[in-house]
Amino acid sequence: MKISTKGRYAIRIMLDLALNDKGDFIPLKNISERQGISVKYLEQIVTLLQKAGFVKSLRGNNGGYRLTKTPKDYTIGGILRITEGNLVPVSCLADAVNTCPRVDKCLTLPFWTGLQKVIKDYIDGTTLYDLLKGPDGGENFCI
Amino acid sequence: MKISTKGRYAIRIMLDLALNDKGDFIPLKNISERQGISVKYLEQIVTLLQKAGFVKSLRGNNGGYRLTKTPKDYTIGGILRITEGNLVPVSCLADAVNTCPRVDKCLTLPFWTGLQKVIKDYIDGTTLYDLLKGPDGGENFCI
DNA sequence: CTATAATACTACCAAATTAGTAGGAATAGC
DNA sequence: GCTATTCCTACTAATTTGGTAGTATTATAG
Repeated sequence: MKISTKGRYAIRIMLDLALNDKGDFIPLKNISERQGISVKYLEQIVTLLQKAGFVKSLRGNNGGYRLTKTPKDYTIGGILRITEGNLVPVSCLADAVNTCPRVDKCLTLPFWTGLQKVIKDYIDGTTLYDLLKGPDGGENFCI
Repeated sequence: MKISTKGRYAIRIMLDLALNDKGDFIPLKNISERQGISVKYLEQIVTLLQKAGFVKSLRGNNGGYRLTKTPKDYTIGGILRITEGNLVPVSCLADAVNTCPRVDKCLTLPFWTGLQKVIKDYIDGTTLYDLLKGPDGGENFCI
């Protein structure tokens, strides 16, 4: 019942790209130094973000990565699902429900469905911008 | 971000013990047949429940397991924590927070704290009795 | 046009976790 | 003493996690 490092790092990459956005592309080397994550591992994660259209890349000298949208347009749930897959607490909620023969009389399914909902509501109700602001409302933050 | 089989089975064991409670001890063999889980694996899980004082056991012939409290007195969160450990989404919430040097300026920590809270509120706000009743209010259930 | 700095792609790997199985010892009731 | 049960200690195969490594490709600067 844990979020993996990939998920946590994906959020930090997105935050880093937002905080250091000066209009040009940001190389992984810089993110690596700031975040203390190896370039090679960042590569793996940012590739997923790119395939999802969350960031765009430029190869070669002065290349790097950049957000494709404004921070308010990314939900944390959206970011996490890229690395974590469907964020359901039990797998019978993931695939079509027909896989489990107990469905009709399953006493636990409603509980899991409810758990999934509170998680989904929370993570999809928080945007990258909310995180950037910080808990204090972000009086010394500017984007 | 999944609940393991141990956690799910722990809930089903507790439900089974509640549903089939006739005052005497229920052997794992019966639970195994009803739930389709091997006796050996049930053993492993029910031992944890017993060490937590959630069930009591009797060895030997006519032995088995029994709940120690009424279903309303078990929260699902309490049951899950026995097999899953602390149910926190990221480990920095588990140990004393001092382990992470980024705490002060960590932009993601408030998000994780909030996620932990919605999960905790939900799982600790649901009891075994709520599951027994079922989603329809349990008109044909009697305990 | 060449050197350099970056992404892109493919492969590999060690450690931890998950989901069990196996065998035998202890014990309670008949 | 027989039987049905819990109790205890190992063991293990498969999967997931958390990375590392090497090479190819590409864009820019000079």
